[in-house]
Amino acid sequence: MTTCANLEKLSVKESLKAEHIGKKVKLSGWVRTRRDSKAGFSFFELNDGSSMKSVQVLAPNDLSNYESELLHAGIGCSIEVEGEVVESPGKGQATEVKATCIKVLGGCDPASYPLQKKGTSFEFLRTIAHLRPRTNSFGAVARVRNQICKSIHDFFQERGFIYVHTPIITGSDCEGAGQMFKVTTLDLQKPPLKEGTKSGEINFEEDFFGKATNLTVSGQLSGECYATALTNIYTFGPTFRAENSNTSRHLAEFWMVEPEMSFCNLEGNMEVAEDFLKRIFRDVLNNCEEDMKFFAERIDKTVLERLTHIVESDFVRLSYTEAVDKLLKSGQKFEFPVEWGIDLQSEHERYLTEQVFKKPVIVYDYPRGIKAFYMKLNEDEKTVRAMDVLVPGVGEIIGGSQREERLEVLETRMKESGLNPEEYWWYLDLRRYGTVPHAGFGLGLERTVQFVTGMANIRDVIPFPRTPKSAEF
RNA sequence: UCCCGAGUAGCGCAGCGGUAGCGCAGGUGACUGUUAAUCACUUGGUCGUAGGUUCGAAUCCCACCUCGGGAGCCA
Repeated sequence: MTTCANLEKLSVKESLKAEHIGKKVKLSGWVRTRRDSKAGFSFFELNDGSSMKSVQVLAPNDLSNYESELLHAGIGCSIEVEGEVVESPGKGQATEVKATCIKVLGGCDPASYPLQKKGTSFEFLRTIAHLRPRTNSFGAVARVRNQICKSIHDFFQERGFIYVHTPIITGSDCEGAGQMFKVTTLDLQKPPLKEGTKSGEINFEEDFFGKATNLTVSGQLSGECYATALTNIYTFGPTFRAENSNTSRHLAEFWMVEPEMSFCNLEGNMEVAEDFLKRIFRDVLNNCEEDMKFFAERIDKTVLERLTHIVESDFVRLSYTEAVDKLLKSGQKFEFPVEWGIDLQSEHERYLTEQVFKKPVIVYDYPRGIKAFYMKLNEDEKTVRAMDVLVPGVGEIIGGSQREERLEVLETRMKESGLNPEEYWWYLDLRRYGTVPHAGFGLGLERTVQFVTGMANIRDVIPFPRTPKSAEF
């Protein structure tokens, strides 16, 4: 059993910096590869996730466990290294660590270990989601995702927004955003039935909460409650959609940021949305240089210029009516013909943002018939104060609106949408007591990570994706 | 959910009616301040599952399952 002395601990990221040359340090991590030299030593590539790059550890053959352990420690093994950071005589790195002691903490059988030195497909890596963070790609995605989350909090915190935790389990049977997952503790084999009903309806009064409950599809309605007291708030947490969507842009469980601002109209909403996205992109460019270089080289060549371009340019703003006009006059043939009143299809959105403007586009003032009940009705009574931010490659990344603050109009709109205003008594109270103009939007975290990294499939930007027929890990 | 496409060794793929192949990974050996190291030899597969056609099916037909691309729904 090898034991090492107690030295200052250094991350792999730090050990790569020339300023540490001459220091005696301790490192730990996982072996990426081992290369042996007959000249009397072996090289270990050691990675601990602190950076894309691994550090080269030089293991001389006079280490006591060299023959017995180190020559058998390859990809996947966890090791602890003590040694000196030295200038590297080899090409490809400024520093390396000359080991005085290497302890193998956990072995790894190379014959059965699924990861290889050579690249494997993302499809295969999805089947080993528990091990894929050990690859360069998923390490980079995790670090960039972390930076984006930090920027989200920084942006709002610096502006005095209050972070509000809205519930994950909700009693609203519809929040205006798609199919929901049911939450119940009832016995699914023989659920209690309502008395006197022939059809055998389930009696949710006997359920845990005494009513039917679901996983939230949006924190917006709860967020509005806090915004109409604390002025500016944001929610940031998981949301759930039980839609049978099988695409590279949809998840059943995903994270969403939803700011809500009182005393704010649609223009203010659009300004915040634009500043917000630019802040995230700027932070990633400044703080994740190494990872972004990797994405530019291996995943999507355009990723750096795309982000830089967006940070430096103004978003295009055009009304839905103008957008339809532009599409009609484009001469472009679409699978779905354009006509005022229809919802814009993916192909239309992408044509606008990718072909016409080549930068983010904010489309606003959509027809009332295709948007949610809570969006403020314009004076023309045909359109609502909704806005979508469209970006090249991903399409819709933000959806938001100024909210309807007039009680009567909101009630009418609810009924139009087939909702029962009585069930939303608490939401309507916000309009009964001290109502104010307010607005907000939702940003899908995973789509943002996709856009920033250029990763083609949304299943590869969340650690453990939940999609139809898939929840293994 | 709909329309395409694909499921052959641990991974990436070829074979497309006549007794299963390549590259990488793994193993052994050689060589080397190496860096996706290189060279030689080598282990490994009831060809997604279940039916059918045929003397004979990885190959043709049917169903199902899973995965991928696109669409719808949306973030």
